[in-house]
Amino acid sequence: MKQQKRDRRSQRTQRLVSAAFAEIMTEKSYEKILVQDILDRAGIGRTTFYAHYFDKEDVLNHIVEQELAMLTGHIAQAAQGQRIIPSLELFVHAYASANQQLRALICSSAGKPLLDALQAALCRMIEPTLSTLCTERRSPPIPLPVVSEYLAGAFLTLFKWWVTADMPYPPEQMDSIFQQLALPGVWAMLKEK
Amino acid sequence: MKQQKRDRRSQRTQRLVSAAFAEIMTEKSYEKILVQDILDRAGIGRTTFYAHYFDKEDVLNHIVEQELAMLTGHIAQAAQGQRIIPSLELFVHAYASANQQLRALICSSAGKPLLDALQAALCRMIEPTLSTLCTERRSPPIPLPVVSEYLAGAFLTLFKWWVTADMPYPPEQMDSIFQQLALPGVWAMLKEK
DNA sequence: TCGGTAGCAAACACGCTGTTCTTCAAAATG
DNA sequence: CATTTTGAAGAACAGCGTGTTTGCTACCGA
Repeated sequence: MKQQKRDRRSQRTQRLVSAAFAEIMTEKSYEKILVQDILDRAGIGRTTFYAHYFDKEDVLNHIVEQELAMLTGHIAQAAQGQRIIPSLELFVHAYASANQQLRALICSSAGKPLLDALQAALCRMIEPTLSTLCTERRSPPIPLPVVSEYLAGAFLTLFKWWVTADMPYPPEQMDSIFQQLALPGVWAMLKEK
Repeated sequence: MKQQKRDRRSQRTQRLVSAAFAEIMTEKSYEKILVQDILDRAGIGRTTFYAHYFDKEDVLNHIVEQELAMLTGHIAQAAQGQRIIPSLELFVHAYASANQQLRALICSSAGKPLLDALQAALCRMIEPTLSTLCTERRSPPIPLPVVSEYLAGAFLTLFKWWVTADMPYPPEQMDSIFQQLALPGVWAMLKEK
């Protein structure tokens, strides 16, 4: 339904709009962005815009989808099962791409959908791994969904802080910090009985 | 500046508006709430509303301030320095008050200001405690601001999940879970060296 | 050469906002 | 008890942003 408009039209306008939107988002908060701003910046007409998108929110969703796809893409590439959570890959990806778009998205309250989706994606990835680790030693003292939520959230907290603070440390160090802080609790839980 | 209107007018209207707003927020997302909705629900006139508030956002800020004051109030009551973070008090408070307002706020993207403020408040509380614990054993391997950010975020992640999931466990258990998962990493960091 | 496609500009109706003005009732004041 | 003062209601209004419609242009492929 929501895809119809986008899919069967030219790529050009989409690129222009995405670029313009990303640019504007680094300058003012999502709520204050007008459709007119996007038109001006992208250099396209009103009609064209509404031929591709339903409204401003549709553009945001588009961007979020893109960004999420990039992130989960990098997650998938990482050999699974090795570590519980592919934290290093995510830190590295963000560091390498260094796009302001991601930063603006994470800071703004409009980025909540992205962060929520990431959290959910991480949880979906963590829980099975955790589950197999656990059946070997049976009966977890803490419900597994809670543990995955914690792990995903702990990672995202550090990730958010790091991106917001303009990535003051290299990705390797951030990964190491995450491992040191967040994982001992999980190991301890798995060991006891 | 922003306070002028609110402070010098009657309390009655504020109560009506707050109640109406909290009610509506459990029914539709913040973005979709119209001023007219508030007027209808609160049973007040347009003129009266704008005599007290600048706009819809002003109401939201008002509510956020209230909620934040309640939470930080409960934090302050907790004897400080005992534990690094007064997690139990926060779980208990949320459980006892059981207000839908808090839940709606946390779920909606409009609640980001509240969560950010809470995160900041927790950090401000954690860092000094952490700092004293650390000078005794000198030179932390991980920058302390990062550690406080992690701790506050790890707590809030669990808190958010718990509230969103309608508080399926008693506060004591949640506190215990938090202690088991999030703290070992911090102790380990403090011990080494 | 001609249909189809993608675009622009202008104009528009609509919905919501925030303001203004007029009226009214209930307090406060003497 | 009469009279100011105050807070609020209602209606009307201008302003702005949205999303749609219309008419026109340009390009592209058969």
